[in-house]
Amino acid sequence: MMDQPKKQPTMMDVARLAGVSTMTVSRALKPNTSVGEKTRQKIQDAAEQLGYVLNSNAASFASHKTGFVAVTIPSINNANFAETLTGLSEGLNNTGLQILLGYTNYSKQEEERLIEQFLQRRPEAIVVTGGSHTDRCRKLLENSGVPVIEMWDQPKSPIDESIGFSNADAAALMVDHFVEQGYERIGFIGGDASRDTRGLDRRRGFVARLEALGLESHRLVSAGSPPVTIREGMDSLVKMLDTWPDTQAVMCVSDLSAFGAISYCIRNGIRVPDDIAIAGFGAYDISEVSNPTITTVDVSAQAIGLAVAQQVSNRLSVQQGNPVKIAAPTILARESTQKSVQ
Amino acid sequence: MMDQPKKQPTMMDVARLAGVSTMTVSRALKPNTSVGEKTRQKIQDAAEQLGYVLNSNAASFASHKTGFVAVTIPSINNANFAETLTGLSEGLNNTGLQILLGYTNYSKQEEERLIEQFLQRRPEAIVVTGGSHTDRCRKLLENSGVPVIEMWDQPKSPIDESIGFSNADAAALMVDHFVEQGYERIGFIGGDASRDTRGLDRRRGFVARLEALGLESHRLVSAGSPPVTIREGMDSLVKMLDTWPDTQAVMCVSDLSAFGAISYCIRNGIRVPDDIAIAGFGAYDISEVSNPTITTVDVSAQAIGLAVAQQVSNRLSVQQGNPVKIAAPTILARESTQKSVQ
DNA sequence: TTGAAAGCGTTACCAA
DNA sequence: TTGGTAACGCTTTCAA
Repeated sequence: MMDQPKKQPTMMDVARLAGVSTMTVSRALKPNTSVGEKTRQKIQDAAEQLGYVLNSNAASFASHKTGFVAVTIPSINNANFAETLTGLSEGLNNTGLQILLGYTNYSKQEEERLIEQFLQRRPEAIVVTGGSHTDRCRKLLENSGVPVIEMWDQPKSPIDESIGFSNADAAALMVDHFVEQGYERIGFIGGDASRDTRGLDRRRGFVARLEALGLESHRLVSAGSPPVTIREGMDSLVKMLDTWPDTQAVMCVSDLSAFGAISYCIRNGIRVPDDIAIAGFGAYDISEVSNPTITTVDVSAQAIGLAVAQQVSNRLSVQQGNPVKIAAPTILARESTQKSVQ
Repeated sequence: MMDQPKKQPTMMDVARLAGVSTMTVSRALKPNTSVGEKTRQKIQDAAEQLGYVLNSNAASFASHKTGFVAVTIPSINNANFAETLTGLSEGLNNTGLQILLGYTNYSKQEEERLIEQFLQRRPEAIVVTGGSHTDRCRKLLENSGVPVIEMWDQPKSPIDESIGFSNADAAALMVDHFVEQGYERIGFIGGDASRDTRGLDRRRGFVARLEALGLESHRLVSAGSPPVTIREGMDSLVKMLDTWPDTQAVMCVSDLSAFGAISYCIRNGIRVPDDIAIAGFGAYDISEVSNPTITTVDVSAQAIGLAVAQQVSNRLSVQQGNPVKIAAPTILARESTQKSVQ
């Protein structure tokens, strides 16, 4: 399988066999081009016979159109980002655009490295996660000469365009939900590590909202660097209860850590939400099926991907499209925070 | 940001500014090339000054080396495949190889379409999931002229090379585990849909092992097309208990459906494993943290990705490497099937 | 509707 | 260590 004896056929071979010029072959292999019906058939037969496969590398080179969309996300192994990628991928289907995927492992340095690498491939658009980059990376993106979309965030001064939501505002929603449910001594787990920019934003928004409402805002527990795991959720809850045993409600930086926190409670006879209410973020599958089900913030991860795809298509005029909108984050109120419905 | 006034500089611009030929520039920008120290510095300065970015598209074209590795997986939104992809991606880091990712949505037709598309990009290696393809797809892969690796399976006649495990054998392990625990009336959920080739293999191996041991092997419940969800796990268990109420143990085609089945039990007062034992497949995170924890089959998803990356590197001589091995699947015996440890 | 010629930006190859 | 020249396989552009 490894080596093939003779080289692969080129357009010239097809042209020769079909008795036409390479230009005609080039046209015949693309839709919406003016080529005689007979000629086209002749060419397709010749191509088939030779087992010809278009070299889109050469095509890109000649046309200055690579059909690449560079995309960086923090991690593939995270349901939220996987959903966004799924949406992006589906949305780009049938546009002829190909994603160049890189994952940053939540590191801005790594993002910079990836962008630098991707730029060499001459992508026609660049999609990055978040609005926080190294200076050099920002400069590279600004000078790229192609559309740049920052997703999963709403930066104050976007590089070019952003499709996402304010993590701070989204977390503030949960404060309101807690208050509505009658909780007052409220804590937050995670969002401490400098690498976790979105987590940081969430905690910041959470604290700001607590302060705005005149509530205590010091019940903050570190959960370490992203990705924050289920185990870290457990450990953090222990710390929370050790330090502030009278805490009534806790928001975790993600559903995974919330699930961990709840698991700890269940296994140790602490009732959720009767003894303590626990909420998450991200509307992961697990929030819907854990016992109790977990109150969370739905950020429509897949819709973000679809919207980005749509907007990329618009910008590249690959296809027409309506102005792109995504739904604002919403609270999914479930068992883990609502005594009444329990 | 969208349009840049002047064209991007080329190697010729750099060469001119540095007072050398393009060939020297080409060499100076790559490691391990014989270029004078002063010359190299001069060139790097010139490149920096012009903001030159290598056009690796043109480079690919000229050198016939694209640096692409085409990869198809059924779904990104599946922890197992995401892990494999993570391993693959990490393993390919620093090789200069770039993954072209496509997901088939568990469809062989879609796989064929993707492969056809990828072939145009002239990848240097192709990685596909599973050993079952359309005839045309198989032919395309055979004629690709590059290394082809089928992962997550052990096909009888691989196209080129395979890195994975036998899904049938892996499932058979669970029969043995059940029997060791004293269960005799054993069922299987999922693996029914023709699209789910790996699920099918698992069920087949499961049934074969039951028969080999002289046990009943008719307790099979459909769970629908992949991806099999938590909800489908719940529904399938209901069917299982309706049809064969005396079932003692059930293996689900994946941990997700196992979790669903267990959730149904917990919420309906059926004790796991005291009333019924339930096992999954895949060693998803959830199997470790659900309550009870779920007995599952660990297939080292990430290790598969790493091994594939290693083997791709070997085949392309990007770097030296030891012969590639992955661990055989193993049973992770946990609470959901073991009365004794409960 | 078709064709001819001129690139596209880099690397391979050989020579100096 | 460096440079000159010829590809690489398409598409663009203009002309027929």
